[in-house]
Amino acid sequence: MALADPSERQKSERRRQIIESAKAVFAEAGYHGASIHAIIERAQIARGTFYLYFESKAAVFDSILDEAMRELRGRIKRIDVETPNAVPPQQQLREQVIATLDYIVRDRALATLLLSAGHTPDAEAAERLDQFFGEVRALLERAMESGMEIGLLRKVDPQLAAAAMLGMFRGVVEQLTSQTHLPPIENVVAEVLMIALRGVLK
Amino acid sequence: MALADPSERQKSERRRQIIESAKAVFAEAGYHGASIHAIIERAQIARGTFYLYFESKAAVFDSILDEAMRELRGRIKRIDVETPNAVPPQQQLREQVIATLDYIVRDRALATLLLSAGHTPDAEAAERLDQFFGEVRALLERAMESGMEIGLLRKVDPQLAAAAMLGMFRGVVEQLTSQTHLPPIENVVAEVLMIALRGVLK
Amino acid sequence: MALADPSERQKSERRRQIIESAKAVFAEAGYHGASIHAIIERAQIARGTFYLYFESKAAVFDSILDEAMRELRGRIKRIDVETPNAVPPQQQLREQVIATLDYIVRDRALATLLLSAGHTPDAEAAERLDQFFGEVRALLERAMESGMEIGLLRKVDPQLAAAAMLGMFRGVVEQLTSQTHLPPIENVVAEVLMIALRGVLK
Amino acid sequence: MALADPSERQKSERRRQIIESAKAVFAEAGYHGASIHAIIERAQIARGTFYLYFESKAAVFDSILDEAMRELRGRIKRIDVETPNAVPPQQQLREQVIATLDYIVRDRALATLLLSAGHTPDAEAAERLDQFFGEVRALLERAMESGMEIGLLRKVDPQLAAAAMLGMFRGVVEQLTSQTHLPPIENVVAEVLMIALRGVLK
DNA sequence: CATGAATGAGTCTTCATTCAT
DNA sequence: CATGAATGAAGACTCATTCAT
Repeated sequence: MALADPSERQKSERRRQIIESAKAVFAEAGYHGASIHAIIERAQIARGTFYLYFESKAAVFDSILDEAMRELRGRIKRIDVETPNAVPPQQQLREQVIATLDYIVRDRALATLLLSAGHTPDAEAAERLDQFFGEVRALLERAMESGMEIGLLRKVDPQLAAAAMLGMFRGVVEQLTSQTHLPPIENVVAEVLMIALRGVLK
Repeated sequence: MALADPSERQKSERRRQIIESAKAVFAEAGYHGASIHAIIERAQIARGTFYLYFESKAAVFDSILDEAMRELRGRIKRIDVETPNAVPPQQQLREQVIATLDYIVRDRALATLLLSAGHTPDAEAAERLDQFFGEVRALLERAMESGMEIGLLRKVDPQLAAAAMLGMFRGVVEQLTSQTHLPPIENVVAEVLMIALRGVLK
Repeated sequence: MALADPSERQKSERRRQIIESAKAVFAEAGYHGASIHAIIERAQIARGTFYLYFESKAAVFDSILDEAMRELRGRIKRIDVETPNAVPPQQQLREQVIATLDYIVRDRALATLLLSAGHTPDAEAAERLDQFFGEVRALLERAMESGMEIGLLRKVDPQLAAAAMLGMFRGVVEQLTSQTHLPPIENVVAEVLMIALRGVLK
Repeated sequence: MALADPSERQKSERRRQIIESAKAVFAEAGYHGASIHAIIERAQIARGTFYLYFESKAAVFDSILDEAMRELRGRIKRIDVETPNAVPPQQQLREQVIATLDYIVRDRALATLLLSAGHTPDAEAAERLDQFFGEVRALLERAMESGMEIGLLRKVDPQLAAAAMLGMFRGVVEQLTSQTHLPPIENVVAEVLMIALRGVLK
């Protein structure tokens, strides 16, 4: 395996080191405000070295987003409502939401990045992020539709509902990110799902 | 009256013209991506003219935000649940939400701006916007609390619920903004309020 | 006479008013630092009006210098050492120096201007000023030469001595300009001439 | 030693190269008239390179002045009139003046700069230069006073005399700077000191 | 004559990227 | 592989000057 080769491992470590520094700087200062200077200073490397590992500033940014999206995709799946004897849909949902939020909220810099990345002048990155959120929304939409089909959900405009759900979670992540002390994710998720599923009315 | 004076009216029109161009450019490219060049090109004016009406790039941005916030503040109020014979709370809520969303969604550029502006490195502007959204969130929070007190709402974490509600509306606005053809706002609001109040579960 | 015509007189008064404002602004801020804005604000006129009376910023500056140079030229003459029974040379010299310094020092703004004008990016003005000081130096030089011829002065390099004398007076003007309270010019001149003629040694 | 390191030496050379170019441009055009463009063009470097060595236009200007003032301060000292068997005061004076004028006149650009710099609107620089000339004037003043005390000089207003002396030297430097062919400094100094000490009268 | 809105050339400065060592 | 000096395109802002009213 490539990574067994020590030089390869080193190379990979340098990359990580740069990515982590960049993530922190992007989170602190935003895409534009983040200067290569700040990133290499934090990573303790020379200017040229940075360009040895990444083509450009946009490229690191992309790498960060791509990695996050890869991780998130792995945590979000279609909910199986057909297989009998499967885990009940609500629990599947709960587990997925917990896993997802946990990943995001654990890495505050990443959370900040994801929330702000849509508004970068790095057109490509913005587009890929849009695409990602589009995917999630589509997934939610299909979930709504099948939920309605099997009579679990009431009749709603699936597109609108999906957008509302996604927005809700983003709002919650934003709220959590701004807090110094995080409550247990499980509780948060329970509460949010309750609101999503049953609303706030008594 | 000042605006009756033709030169005053003209001056005011120029200002509008610049604001509209700037709004569009900011929406397209974000605060940093927006260049004075792009703004004046769109407004069909000379570089110097821009600075005749606004002190700086930040100043136009501020003007746009301030105007929007002024308009929105005028549409969002505490919901009166005490005065007997008053408009029923749910209708008050519905009317406010319609007025608010209508204002935002009608001006696509403004919507984009409001959705993204939280992440500008123009510290002052970001702060003012944060403050605005903070106000809205606080209003929602107090609405939750009084709703719980009078037994209208079930027991929720008001902070979290307020964040979720705000996020929901932002998500919906984003969704609406991305569509070419807008459905009637009344219908959208009815649906979204239904989801917020009763959830998606049957 | 032209100036008897009332409109001509008015025109001339406006010109004066602008010149005086400009003089003050130039003295305060230097040629570059002086903005048309500052000048017209002080003169209480509109932007366009300024250009009705002067072609450009450089033009007012030139006018100010030219006027000063005209005045100064009228006060500086060759010293007559030939006509018998004339006013003794030393007294002629003393009277001229008093008249000259008096004119300069009385108008502090003008003094500041004259001292700094050599270093303006207004090439023409700088050149004319150079020319003026050149004239004065030449006059002093010839005075030295004839003084040496008639055995009044000891043998010196006339060019160098003229430069030294001129510098001395500039230094003195600078010193006087920086003081809040001016001593009587007559005393200053007596002292300076003493130094110039007899040196500082006992 | 740091400068033994080749890259350090190169860096230092670049700095010199920029300083020299800047000095020439400042001398030609004055502080304001000097554009970064002109400086880098003369130094044959790119825009960014300039800012690699100096923070700003003001910073180069300061560096030039500071260096000159450091050099000049090293050449100007109090004249010792007390120690018996010391170098006679007049010779001390002569040596200092020679060293000083020699340094200034040798570098025509610097001379122009020093003569004009008092009138820059770069407030800080102007102030520092004023301070420097103030120091020199104060030194001359004290020299006058002690000269009077020990009965070497006749009674003069020390402030005025110091201003006159300083002006004289400035005038002489100006004169020398404008000449294509410089006479030996020693002769010039002998002549000027003669004028300063004994005046021009026979 | 007077006005002041409009102009646009020109300034300083920043910063992502390259490349010789 | 690593370095950091050098690059220059691009950006925000100023201000003398013009010209239609």
